[in-house]
Amino acid sequence: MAFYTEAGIKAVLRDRGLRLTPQRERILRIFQTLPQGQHLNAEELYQILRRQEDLEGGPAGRQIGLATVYRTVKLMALLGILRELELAEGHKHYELNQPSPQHHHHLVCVNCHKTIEFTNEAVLQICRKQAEAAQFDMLDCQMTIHAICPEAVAQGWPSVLPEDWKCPRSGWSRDAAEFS
Amino acid sequence: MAFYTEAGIKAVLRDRGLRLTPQRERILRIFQTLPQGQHLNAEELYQILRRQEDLEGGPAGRQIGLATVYRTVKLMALLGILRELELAEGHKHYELNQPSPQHHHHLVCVNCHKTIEFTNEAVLQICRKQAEAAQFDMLDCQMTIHAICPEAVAQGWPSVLPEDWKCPRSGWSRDAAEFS
DNA sequence: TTAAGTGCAAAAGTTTTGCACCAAG
DNA sequence: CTTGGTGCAAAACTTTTGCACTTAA
Repeated sequence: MAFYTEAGIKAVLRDRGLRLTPQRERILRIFQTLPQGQHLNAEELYQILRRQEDLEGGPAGRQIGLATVYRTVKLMALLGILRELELAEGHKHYELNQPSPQHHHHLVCVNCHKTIEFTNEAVLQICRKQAEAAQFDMLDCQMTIHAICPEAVAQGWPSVLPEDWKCPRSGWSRDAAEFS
Repeated sequence: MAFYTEAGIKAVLRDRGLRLTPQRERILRIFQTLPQGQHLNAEELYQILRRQEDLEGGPAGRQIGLATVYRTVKLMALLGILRELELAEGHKHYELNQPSPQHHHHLVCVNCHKTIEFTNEAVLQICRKQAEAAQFDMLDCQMTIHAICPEAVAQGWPSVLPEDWKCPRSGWSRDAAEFS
């Protein structure tokens, strides 16, 4: 798997003839200081960057565009620096692609989107072996379990889930947006 | 995991007070006869349905709307009848959620999207255990490996991938659309 | 009979792109 | 200098929704 140190990232970019711009550095730093287990979508990331700008120097030229945010996370994911997560909310989430002790997987409720993380060494081994067998260069491997949380089951899912019933855990994962 | 037989599907729908309409039956049948290893997105599924209509009876009322296609696959995925796959093409793909010998995972090139399937019993066991530990009711579990195919590596990825270079495997997964 | 489902078209989102300007290496 | 990157706004897509009409059970 492609895990990068601070210096490693610069090297990869340089080798490809890509540049380490202030925008890319700022975005990387945000992911590096993001609490374990949190992930951001492009819009959330954009908002965090804007808030930083407001604090730092007022509306003085240090702005970043939403398009740049999209371009950057996509690039980083392609290089294996970020992981692109699909947790079924209609948009992609990103997080740093970390090595073994931090590397994790997701169990997600398809109803309220509550997400539980878990680690498993065996999974990483299996992935490595599969990629190797196909002679692919592995960037990331994710195990995603789609499930129904106990709260919804208690409500009688799948037969009797009141259409207006709101899982008490709803909005759980969106709290990640509170980060700044 | 929620695996359904033909009769099981009807039962689940009935228990929820949902109906088995001709549209839903047609869509289910398409997935049931889809060659192993193929998956469809909403638009592809819609086109297949349209083609069937053209063959069968001309433009005589047996049309299906794109919105219905979206509504149906989403419902089926929520019930665990279909699996929702995110293979990084900007839209979701669907396939039948099958039990053990057919249940599989994906190794996908983030560059050309070539997808290789593989099975692994251990993975299913690990998923089951995780879901159980959290008291979640598992619908599906997928392992997805993001990687770079040998063809791209041979071209010098990541340092020197000509921007206009087209992986010979490009379009590979889109061939699934040829199904009818 | 009646609540769920459908088709159509409009709307809502998310993500991408064209282009002129800027700046990292 | 040269070429990659950026911001902005427009465009492109995928997916969802409102609504009147059907229809499965």
